[in-house]
Amino acid sequence: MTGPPLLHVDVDAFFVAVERRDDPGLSGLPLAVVDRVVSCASYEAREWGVHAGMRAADAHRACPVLVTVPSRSAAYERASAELFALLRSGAAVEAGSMEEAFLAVPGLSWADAPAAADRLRTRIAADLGLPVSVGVGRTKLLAKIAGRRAKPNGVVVVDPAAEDEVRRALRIADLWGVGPATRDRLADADIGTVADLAARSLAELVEITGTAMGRRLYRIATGTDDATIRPPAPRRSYSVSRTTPARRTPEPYLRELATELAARLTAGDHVARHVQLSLLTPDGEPVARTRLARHTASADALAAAVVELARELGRPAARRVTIIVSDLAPATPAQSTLPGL
DNA sequence: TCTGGGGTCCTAGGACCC
DNA sequence: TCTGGGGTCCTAGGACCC
Repeated sequence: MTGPPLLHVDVDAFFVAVERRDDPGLSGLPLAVVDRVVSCASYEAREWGVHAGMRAADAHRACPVLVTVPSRSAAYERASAELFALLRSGAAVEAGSMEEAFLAVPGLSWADAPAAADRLRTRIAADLGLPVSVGVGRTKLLAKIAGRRAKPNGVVVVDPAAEDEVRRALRIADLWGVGPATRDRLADADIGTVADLAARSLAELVEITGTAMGRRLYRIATGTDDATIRPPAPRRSYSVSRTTPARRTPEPYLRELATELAARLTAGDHVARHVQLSLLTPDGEPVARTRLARHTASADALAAAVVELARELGRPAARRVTIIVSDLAPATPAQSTLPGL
């Protein structure tokens, strides 16, 4: 009972690809898109050790010939919209991120999958000018792992006949959704690969990693992990997060951030009821306080709530400030017009 | 491992209700 | 008032992703 092939499409070095499409003079150069740190490095730059998250100064030190351009989020949003419009024209699509998607192509057979994946790759390059890699597998995990192996600019298929062997050989560190904390717990139990996982019972995995994670790992081990393409989920929150140079949380600064969030809420036609203020103390300790109130997108109301939360926390010095608004509702709810009224 | 910024989801404990 | 059990909601914090 082999399921149909799923495709995983991922743009290679997405921000860099968009910059090069808009300015071909940047092609072939070691290039980095820089926000406050490196947010995307070209493959040429990666060979010098430049990677996402690196401070710009460190990146230049690692690669003296590095070319940097500032981040242009609006351009990436547009490119993402173009990509998804193309993908949705021929498949059921689940977004993984703005540059990455899982696809189920109606009627696609395993025999045809490699050629179809390559045609898709070629078409995205021709129509959108974006280099992508495509992975094919029976589950989302397998398709994603195939896609990673296809980078850059290639196609890799995990054939169902070879699937068990591929899966069992996967290291825990390769698994999507398993980070350092879970990896350490598993390592303590002498579990380093999927084959090791498969030697354990569901109860043991739940004992080691908790209910939800244990169940996920068990499904991966038994090849019964997620193969469903889901419709887009509605947004659940907006957040703004800023490292504070002064290591303080003065009220005007909090009001500024709240105003920024309010503008985004309004642009998204949302109101929020839940406000959370999180601070990272100079020691790196996270502290948070939340408040439930009436739905709002008002900058004044959000600012007042955030300032009040900071007061409750005792206005500690902070290395980093994060404000999250959630519990969203539409700003302009559809009128429930009752017949006859 | 952290660096930065924007997200999602899970867990554990307490409050409260039946 | 306490005993027991179960459910839901809320809060703080953890883990993970790109």
